[in-house]
Amino acid sequence: MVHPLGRTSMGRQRIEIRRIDNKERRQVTFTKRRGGLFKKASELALLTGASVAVVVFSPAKHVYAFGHPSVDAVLRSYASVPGEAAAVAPVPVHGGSGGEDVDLLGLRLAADDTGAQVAAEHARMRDVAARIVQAKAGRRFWWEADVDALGEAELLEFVTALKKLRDNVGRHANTLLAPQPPPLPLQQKQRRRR
Amino acid sequence: MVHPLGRTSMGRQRIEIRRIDNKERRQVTFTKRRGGLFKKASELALLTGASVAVVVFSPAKHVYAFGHPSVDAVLRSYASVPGEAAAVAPVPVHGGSGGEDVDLLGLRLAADDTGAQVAAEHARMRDVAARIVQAKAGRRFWWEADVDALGEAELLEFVTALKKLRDNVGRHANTLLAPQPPPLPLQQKQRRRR
DNA sequence: AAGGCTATATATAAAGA
DNA sequence: TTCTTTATATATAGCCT
Repeated sequence: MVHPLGRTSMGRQRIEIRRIDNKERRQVTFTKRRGGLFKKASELALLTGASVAVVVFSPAKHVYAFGHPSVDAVLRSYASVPGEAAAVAPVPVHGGSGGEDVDLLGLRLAADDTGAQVAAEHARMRDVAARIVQAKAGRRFWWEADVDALGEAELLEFVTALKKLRDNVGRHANTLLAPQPPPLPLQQKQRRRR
Repeated sequence: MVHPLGRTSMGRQRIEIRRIDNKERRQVTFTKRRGGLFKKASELALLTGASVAVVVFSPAKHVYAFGHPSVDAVLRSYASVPGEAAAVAPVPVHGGSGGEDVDLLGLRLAADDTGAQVAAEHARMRDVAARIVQAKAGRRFWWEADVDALGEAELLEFVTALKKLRDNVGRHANTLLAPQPPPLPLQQKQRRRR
């Protein structure tokens, strides 16, 4: 309804882009802006045909994600990008010594899209052994290999590599997310229109 | 300068949210909106303390990413989220039979953050063997295990699991990104202010 | 914690430099 | 192509319900 006199609202106010102190208002802003972000992501994909993936952890550590054509498809592609793959895998150690207590080793399926030029790619990865060696020496994509083609020996090498990886991960308590398996809200948003 | 008479611009026009046909316009829109999307993501993170990761592949398949505190940190967390991890790993096959030709097996380092309640977590994953079995039977996180603790036997089991994974991936030529190692533009955007 | 509402801050489609 | 300039479409902060 209409208000006979005077402004009925102060309208949108300008705010500083820095942490909102008030907890509830921070939550409200989170919800509103998360929606807006997903909408923008969706529009970008639709308008330009771009692939987009957005992953958000709320202040309460709940997960929200949007992706076109899908979050996983985009992240898989991302993982297969040279520079990025390297960035994700080797995780530099800043602590030091080694792994005394048991830590998880998280592995994640990444690339291998059966695209048109996969055939061409095949050539350069024909020799798995060479690949592993090359990989151990260098940095990226060493973990790519045709497991079937590996013999017991290479297989061991492979596992060794995995262990090494585990060690490298070691301790970097900088991350934000604390593992919370049981009560997981999780909500995959996959589409939005107007 | 000013235009003596009449509108000097038609101003922003309303557009339908569907693929822009004109190639150059599409490119311009992509650039503008990508910037906007990253800015929004940045503000969301700053205002609410949320963790955000945005990965975008341009129509030309160039990669652009934004993340707070970092793309990798967020994606690692994402990978460790039960529901999501499962979604990424098992990739349902729609084709059918098996894997006759060689495909890559992409593995990706994922979780294990040394958070505060890791200790509590430790309990439930004390017995690695049990974990593997349990995993093989069920669906998610079967690939999590302390490699060091595995004996030859379990080790083989582990690899078998990996092969299975490879098979599951099999054929799903739906992805968008065609592998293009050499000429990769890549640009990590990590910050934005105004 | 979710939805409206209003008034305003922002994002951007077009066109020009 | 990439950066301005307009003029207008959208996103949202503060308030209410």
